[in-house]
Amino acid sequence: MPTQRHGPRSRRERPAKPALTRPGIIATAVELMRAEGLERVTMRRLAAELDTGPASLYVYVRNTAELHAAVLDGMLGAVDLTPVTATGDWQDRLVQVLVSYTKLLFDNPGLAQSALVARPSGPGYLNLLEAVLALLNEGAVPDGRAAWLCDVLLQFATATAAEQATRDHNTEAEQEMDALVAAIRNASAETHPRIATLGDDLVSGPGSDRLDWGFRLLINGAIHTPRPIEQNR
Amino acid sequence: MPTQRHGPRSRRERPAKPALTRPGIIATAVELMRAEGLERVTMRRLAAELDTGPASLYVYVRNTAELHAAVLDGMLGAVDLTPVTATGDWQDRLVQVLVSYTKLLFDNPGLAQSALVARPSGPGYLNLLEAVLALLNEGAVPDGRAAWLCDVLLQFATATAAEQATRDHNTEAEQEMDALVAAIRNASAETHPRIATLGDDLVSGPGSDRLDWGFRLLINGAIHTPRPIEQNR
DNA sequence: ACCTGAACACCGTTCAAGT
DNA sequence: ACCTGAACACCGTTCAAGT
Repeated sequence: MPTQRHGPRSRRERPAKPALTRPGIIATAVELMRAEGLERVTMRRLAAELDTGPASLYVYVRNTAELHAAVLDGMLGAVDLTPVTATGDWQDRLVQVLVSYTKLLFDNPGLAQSALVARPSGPGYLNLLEAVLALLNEGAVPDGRAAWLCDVLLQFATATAAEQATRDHNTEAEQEMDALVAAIRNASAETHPRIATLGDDLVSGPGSDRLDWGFRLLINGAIHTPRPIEQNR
Repeated sequence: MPTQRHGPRSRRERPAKPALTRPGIIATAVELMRAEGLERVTMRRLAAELDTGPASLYVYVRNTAELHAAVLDGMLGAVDLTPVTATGDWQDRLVQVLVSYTKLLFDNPGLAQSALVARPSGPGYLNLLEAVLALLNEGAVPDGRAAWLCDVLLQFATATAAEQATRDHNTEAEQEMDALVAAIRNASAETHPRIATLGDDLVSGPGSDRLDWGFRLLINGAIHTPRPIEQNR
């Protein structure tokens, strides 16, 4: 067996180029997103990080949307699920879990948006789903409603984060928000009496109050709203 | 008054190149979106349609997100607001308006997604907002809650459309849905007992039933959930 | 003030060809 | 089966220069 020749290192930064694997690719993508934000997690940028060409990634990843969904699932491990087994009011604990999920999305602008398009289906998402369902079960929410409600709860959290996320790190979106505020203030009392009456209240309030109220509204709503054909199973 | 000279047409397709104006640009963008979908409403594509270069558009439009918001606002005129002044249960009529809005977004994949990022603030949006607020007022929902609720209602409609829209015209998203369904079916009863129990119910049901239930849940929820510090005004 | 050409700095995805 | 180079067909946005 001939000894393998050890040439001088051609790459100083990445001395050993690891073989491509799906978990490895996604781990690198998560790193990249933490370092530079989701908007930099592109096929080309990621391929460069892995010392290869973009075409190579298509063996392991269907497309960019699927890649982003996998990245999100990888981050969902950071959601605090301890309230599930803690003591106290089940609604309060459910809100805690949901707030933790929402905060994660808040801190990672862009992730929330991609979550609305391509839902993750990995272990991170399943654990979060199970946690929400466990708390709804503890609260004796009928199974049929619980199944649909958990979807609405996570969707509300995701959509809220998607809206806020883009408004935070993005000057343009801020200006659009200002445009909406201005439009509401300028609304004529004759053509838009309700908007004129409510005024700033329409766009006011600290985000966390609105978020908390929203979660409690959803839970209360489900308790008071039977499904079209209620299956109690 | 000198007669205007009629030179030979230099451009057969677009005999008169109209001056650029913001309303004109947005009208062309709406046309383009109806013809080819929002994903084709790019600065470059739109500029080509207007016989100019992309740079010219930046005098009238801040960026692509703002353009898309303006397109959406232009389409909101098609939402059926007649239930506002009709007779019958106010909740049913509110749901009718919201379903009309949702359907509009359903038919125009991509528009919903952009609505979550850059909210419109034009006449179309204000009219829709006023309609929802008028019905909530008719239902005697306290002002403070109505102000926040209308946001949640429209957000729910928008997010639902954004999810479904991408799933419809997009084969990739379908496969991701399948991945989620498969993941839920394969969930172990030991690690994920609630998911295993509820099973297909988590992803089941005709979309319109879930949508209707969601709207009614939100309305009921608001009726039963005071704001953190309720201002009754 | 408005409009433009040209450039800068990127994208996703496919495919034939190699190993 | 996996990996690659190269290509195809696009993007958004800026800026100096013109009118």
